[in-house]
Amino acid sequence: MDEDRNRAEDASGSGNGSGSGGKGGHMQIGEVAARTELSLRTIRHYEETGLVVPSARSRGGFRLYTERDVARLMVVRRMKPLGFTLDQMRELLDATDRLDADGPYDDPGDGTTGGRPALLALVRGYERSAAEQVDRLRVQLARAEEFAHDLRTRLDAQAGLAGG
Amino acid sequence: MDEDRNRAEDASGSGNGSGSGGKGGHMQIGEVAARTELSLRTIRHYEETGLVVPSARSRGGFRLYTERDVARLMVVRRMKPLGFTLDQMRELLDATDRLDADGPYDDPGDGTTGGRPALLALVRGYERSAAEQVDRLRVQLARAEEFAHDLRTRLDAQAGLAGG
DNA sequence: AAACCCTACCCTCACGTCAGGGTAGGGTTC
DNA sequence: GAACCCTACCCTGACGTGAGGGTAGGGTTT
Repeated sequence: MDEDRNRAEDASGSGNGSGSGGKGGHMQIGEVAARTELSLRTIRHYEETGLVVPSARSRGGFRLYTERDVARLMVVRRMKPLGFTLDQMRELLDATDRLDADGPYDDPGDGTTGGRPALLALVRGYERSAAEQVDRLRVQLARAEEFAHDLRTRLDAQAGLAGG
Repeated sequence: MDEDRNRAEDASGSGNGSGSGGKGGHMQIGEVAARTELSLRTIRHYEETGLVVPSARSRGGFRLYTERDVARLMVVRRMKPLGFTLDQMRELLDATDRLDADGPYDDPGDGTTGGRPALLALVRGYERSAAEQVDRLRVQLARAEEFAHDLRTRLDAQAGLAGG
């Protein structure tokens, strides 16, 4: 019922002796949530959209995540503030995965996503818009600071009126 | 049809000699959009939620904004990155408006929102969470920069492989 | 008549929240 | 030692929300 109330906070999976199978293999969603600081709902949502799909499921259907999965989630967490959609993140993650996997070898390509040049172009595009978004974030931060400062100043003035 | 396509960019209202009635009085939404860099839809949405209601309407129903309205929109634009809801912004704006309006005089209060002390407490609360949100923004910016940097580094590595 | 505006409505995205049910693993009772 | 229970954790829908975007169809201003 109210289990999702105790979201990432409580769900560290260290309650009883179970430990969900040991860190070496895979962990279940609660531990992942604790480590990534993402909510259970968010992590499940990322699976729904195909962004981060757990490497395995238990017989009972529990999501089982590997360290790689967690790493991917961490990447997503970093990307989030850049304002990409989940679909875009998926595209980018898949592209970099393939680049890393194929490594220095010549990419045979499977016809579905284009070869190395196409992947590189795609990633470069994302790099550009990432840089732009960082700039925008900086502007927003500046505006926010400006606002916070204004607010403080006004409060001080009002306090002065009240105190004097 | 595609009127919202030419959002803030095109709708500067300075095309013909009209100027929508002279800047001294009030301007209509297109000019406001141009000046605030907010979309028409956004400005209308702010009215729907009671956040920034235009001071007047033309006989035909056009929204007419004053400089004060525009100033209020600018404040909203600054607050946006802090992640407040529109309702919260409205509450805060109304509170500061009242504080400014009542100025140094003793506030008689109208019983609906509490007197000066209540208003001040409210604004102080917002100031605190504004400061917190600024911190969060900084964290996000840091993460985003980290990500952008990673991406660049990876791309360089890939380019090296391709070029070598 | 061109440029601008209006309302009303539906759409999107990234989750939050609610409701009901299943699993994992251990303890208790007979 | 089998049946039962307990707690903590997990699951799948389905609906709600916040902040707008977009479109349709029509009115207004100049």
